[in-house]
Amino acid sequence: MTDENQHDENKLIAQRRDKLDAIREQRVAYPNDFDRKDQSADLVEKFDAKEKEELESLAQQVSVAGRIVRMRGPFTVIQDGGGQIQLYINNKSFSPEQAEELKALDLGDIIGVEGEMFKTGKGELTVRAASFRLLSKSLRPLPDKHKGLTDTEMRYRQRYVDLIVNEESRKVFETRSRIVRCIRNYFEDLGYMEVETPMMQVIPGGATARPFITHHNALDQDMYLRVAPELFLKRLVVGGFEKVFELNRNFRNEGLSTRHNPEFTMLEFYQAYARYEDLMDITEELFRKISMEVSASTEIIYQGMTLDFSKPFARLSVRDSIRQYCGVDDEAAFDSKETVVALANSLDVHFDEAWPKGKVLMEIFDQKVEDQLEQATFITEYPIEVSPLARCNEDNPEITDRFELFVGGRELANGFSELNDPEDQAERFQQQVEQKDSGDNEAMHYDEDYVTALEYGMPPTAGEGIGIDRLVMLFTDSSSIKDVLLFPHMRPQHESS
RNA sequence: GGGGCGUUAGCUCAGUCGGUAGAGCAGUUGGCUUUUAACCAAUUGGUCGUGCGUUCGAGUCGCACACGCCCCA
Repeated sequence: MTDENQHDENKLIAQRRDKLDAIREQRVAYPNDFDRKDQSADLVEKFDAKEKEELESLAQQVSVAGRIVRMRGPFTVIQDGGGQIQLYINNKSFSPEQAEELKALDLGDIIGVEGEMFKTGKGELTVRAASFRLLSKSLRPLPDKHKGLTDTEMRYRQRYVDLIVNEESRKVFETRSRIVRCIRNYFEDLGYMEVETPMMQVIPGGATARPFITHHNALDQDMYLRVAPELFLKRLVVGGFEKVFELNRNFRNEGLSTRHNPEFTMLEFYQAYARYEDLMDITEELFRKISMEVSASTEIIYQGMTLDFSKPFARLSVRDSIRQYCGVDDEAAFDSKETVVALANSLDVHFDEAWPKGKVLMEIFDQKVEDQLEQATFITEYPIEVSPLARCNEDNPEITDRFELFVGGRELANGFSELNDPEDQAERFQQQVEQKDSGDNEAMHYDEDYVTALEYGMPPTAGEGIGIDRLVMLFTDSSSIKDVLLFPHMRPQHESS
């Protein structure tokens, strides 16, 4: 690998390596003693508004450091953590040796500069370099200075390069960080406690999804990467932590797409003595807060759609949403499996005849309604067949006290009043095991300890999960999950031979 | 899993009907030195994703594969 790389190395890299060799002969090539005192963003904030003459009279001494991103004759622009600032480095004001070093600087090098603030004839805030030092030689040329790095594959595989040259990309991840902080603050303000529960589990549970399997050598035991933290968080509610949340990674062994990465981030929160309706209120408020944080408005634009979070979100049952969005007038269409199957056929929905009524109903929703739910909409009254952990509705045993939130045609949240009846839970696990035995590798395992926990008594509780990656996609107007993951999963580029 | 599109210099992209590979930026050399996609002159740089095939001749046509993007399931 190393040998091959050295042979493959192109001329541009070889030239820079020669420059580095020359530096090594004279001094420490990667010094660590430059005292950076100022950052570009602070300097712009403090001095950009000042007039040329005023700034000159201040004779403000600064020391800045960063990566060279532009060179225009004696003008060099460096980029640091918060922005960019122009330097004026005139080779005529340095010794011949230093002038040579200056000439050897390349785009991408990281330098430190000390000097005085001033404004150029064109009014650009600039540091007049009294001294400069190369702090870290860049051996690889940067992408085109105007077009940046546009190749999506390289942007994902070499995110560090993307982040150097594409400001929009940096902004997406800064926004992501702000959203996550906003969520943490919100739940802490509501009196929630943040917790961490196992990611490596002996019995994976909490969602119908295929897990990754790994192995613990010392215990000689297979373990699973979690598909959800749900069952552990509810154990904590049993233990007396009445408001808990976890914001962390889940792992699901399924295909990749613009909406799926094998590892993804999920917020789950549980509150004792709450109902699913309470969670809908909490969720609405959270979306407004995030929207204000990100765009200083309750309105955002996602893929051309203007989404407004200011008004109360629409709340519709699965049935009513199908009636409304598919133009179904006949109430009797939902009465029995036969009528629902007929409805699916009439709407040209593909499904499996063996499925129970509720699953066919949800297939109609998935194929015909979901895409159309642009403005934030809570869908309620989910069939029991597709909700193995949700509390059954007291008035209608076919449905559960559950909702999902859709925004921009996509599912963003799933919440429900929790099933806390241990005997009911045991039966539902048993059904999942039967499905697993008959070949469904997404079905849940039987978690005996979880049933035991419920047997100690879990207070009436409501819980919800929100997919953070999709949420960030929404608020950063990103069409692919890979755009909001710093290091999305990619297939290996080359076959190892 | 199926279909479509893409892969050419470090980056961004052209490449006509099959006839020995082009530009801009970056780089190199020199000039200029309060510029703004800085400018002027000269100049280097290619496994055309990989493999097989058709052909006198393939970046270009065909087949297979790899990776990516989009759509569908």
